[in-house]
Amino acid sequence: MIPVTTYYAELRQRISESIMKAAHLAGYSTDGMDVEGTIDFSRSFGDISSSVAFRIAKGAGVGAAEVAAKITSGMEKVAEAEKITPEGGFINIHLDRGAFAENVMEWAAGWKGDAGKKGKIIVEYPSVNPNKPWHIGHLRNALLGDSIANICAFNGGEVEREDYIDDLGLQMVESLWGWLNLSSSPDKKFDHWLGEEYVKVNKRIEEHPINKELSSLLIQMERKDTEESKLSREISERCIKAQHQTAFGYGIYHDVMVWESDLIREKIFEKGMEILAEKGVAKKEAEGEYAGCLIIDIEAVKDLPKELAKLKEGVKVLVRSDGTPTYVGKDIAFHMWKLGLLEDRFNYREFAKQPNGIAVYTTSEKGERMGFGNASEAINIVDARQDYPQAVLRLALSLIGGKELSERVHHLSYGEVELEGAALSGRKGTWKGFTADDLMDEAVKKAESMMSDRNKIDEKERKTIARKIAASAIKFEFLKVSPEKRITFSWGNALNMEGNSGPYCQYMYVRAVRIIENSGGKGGDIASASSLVNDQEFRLVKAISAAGQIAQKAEKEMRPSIITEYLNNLSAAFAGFYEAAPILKEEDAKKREARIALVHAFMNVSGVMMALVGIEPVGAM
RNA sequence: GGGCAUGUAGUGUAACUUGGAUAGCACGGCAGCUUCCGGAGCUGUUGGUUGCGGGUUCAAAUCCCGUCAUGCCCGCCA
Repeated sequence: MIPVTTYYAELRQRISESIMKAAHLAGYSTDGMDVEGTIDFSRSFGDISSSVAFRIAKGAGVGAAEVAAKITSGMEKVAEAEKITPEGGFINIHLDRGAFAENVMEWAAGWKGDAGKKGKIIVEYPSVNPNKPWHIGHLRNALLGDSIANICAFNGGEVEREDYIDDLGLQMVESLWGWLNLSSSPDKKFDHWLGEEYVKVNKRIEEHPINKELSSLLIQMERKDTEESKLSREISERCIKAQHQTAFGYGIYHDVMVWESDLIREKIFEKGMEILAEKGVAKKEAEGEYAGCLIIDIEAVKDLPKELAKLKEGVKVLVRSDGTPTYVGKDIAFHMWKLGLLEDRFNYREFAKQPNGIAVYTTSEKGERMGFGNASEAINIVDARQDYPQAVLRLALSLIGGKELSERVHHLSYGEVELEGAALSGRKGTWKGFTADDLMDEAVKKAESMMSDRNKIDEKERKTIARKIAASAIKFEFLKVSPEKRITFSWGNALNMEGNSGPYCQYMYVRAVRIIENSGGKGGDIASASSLVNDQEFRLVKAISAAGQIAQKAEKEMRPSIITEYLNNLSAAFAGFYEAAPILKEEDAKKREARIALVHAFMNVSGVMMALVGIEPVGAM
């Protein structure tokens, strides 16, 4: 039996049992049918309906209307059902609104999610190279990752938020070359400056190729204990400090940063490759095109996923013939570490104290053992262009430990953010004007200009609120689109603060806060909830009742858009509720108390849901 | 060449995984609503052959086949 954590789920289960009993009594079989899955809110036929009669009818060779009628007449009483009627083959349940409201309110008042019931989950995001500022594409990644981490934690996971720092390879050496050979010095936020230098280097390379220079510099940079490697680490760390200012401004935090150079230095990569070789998953080629390489022979694998079938020569290189690791090789070793297949040999030191009060640690040459990694599951927020290497990664894991192992790694693939058809390119610098910082600046400006002058708040508080509103607008806008869809960026959409938006949800929350404030602190009375029966009250109660399912579904499907969609519906239901009937001015004491309690319930559920997509409620706006 | 993803009112999207009744929401357009708990709001209205063509089914935006369009991926790059 699936654990029932919400009242609405429990109600559906009771309805389902009642239907099944009645079906059996009438001589129908429901074997293998997901009866509960056919039961949900109905828009205009009763309140809750089931289509199970159609399925039963098919097996029994009779009409659905007849089946529905027989089941309906034989159903045991469901406490909250006022009446149950068959209509056109559907079984429609008309709720006793008062009884339903009582149950929902009792549940909603204490809803807090599930603490610590599951294993450790590592969520990796956004893993931006340490030589440029976050642009709006990186931001989408970070927002998805942050939200998924929140959702997993809310549902009981022990979440570790990780950032992978790719400080080796071509990109980094180009930036290092620029540092050593271009004359300009930092005159703005360091990540922005470094990103622009990187663009200059690339322009230069197009005009005067410097391949030889770069490859000898690369060797020095990737060798440990050289001046070049130390300098590159210094530059990277400085860039990350600047990127962190961006992240913190959006309320995005991490627990640990894992550096690629440390993965190599601590021989975690080497150890991983050894294990692959021992298990026969990877082999060193003696001759032919891949002589000297460590490869995975994918052609030999049975049940190959379709997308991997066309791999060149059926081979994936993990270590090149010159002994250097490939990206895929490193990623496989990294995930072996994540899942506890490799000892945690990293040293860690505190990198920064984050504004949320939690320190973010970094792998480091000098430091202490800490015990990161070793998770039961890993969720990777990686864009759709990397579907292929992510599939190779899972394939490699399945070769090591079978399906059970590979299924512990999940890829949340998301579509690119583009600018009217053009891609955002770090190399070409098309990100200029479209950084996460630019976006926040514009959003804060707009939020400030919209703020009411009704509130007596000082300039500092005003700024804080504007930042929260700005962040909420941006987050909601990025998260409300399904991850797999590409986004064509537009300022108008990104700064949306009306209608289906973050600030709309915040605004409804503010209205609720104000009502509670004006109520003189009286808490409302859940015991009066049975009076919540008018259309608007019922609509809000129904919306609230769905919250538990929504939070679970969002995790299962790894889609924060499910939460934003819900928040919009919930907020609209609340808006309709307070527009339609007086709350504090209601004369009937029972109704008044019940409505105040409903406002509380809304605030609890809305507050929880906003937190899951990283939106902070404000007290005024 | 192969693979993956996307295609829904003027615009942006939800529902597709698990088929269910009248395709939901927002923006825009139009018409209203503030002596009353905050108008970033509310109410009404306008606008859809769900890319196209077949098939399966009592029932298709949803599943299957085909097709068109767009984007991405298929390296000893990351």
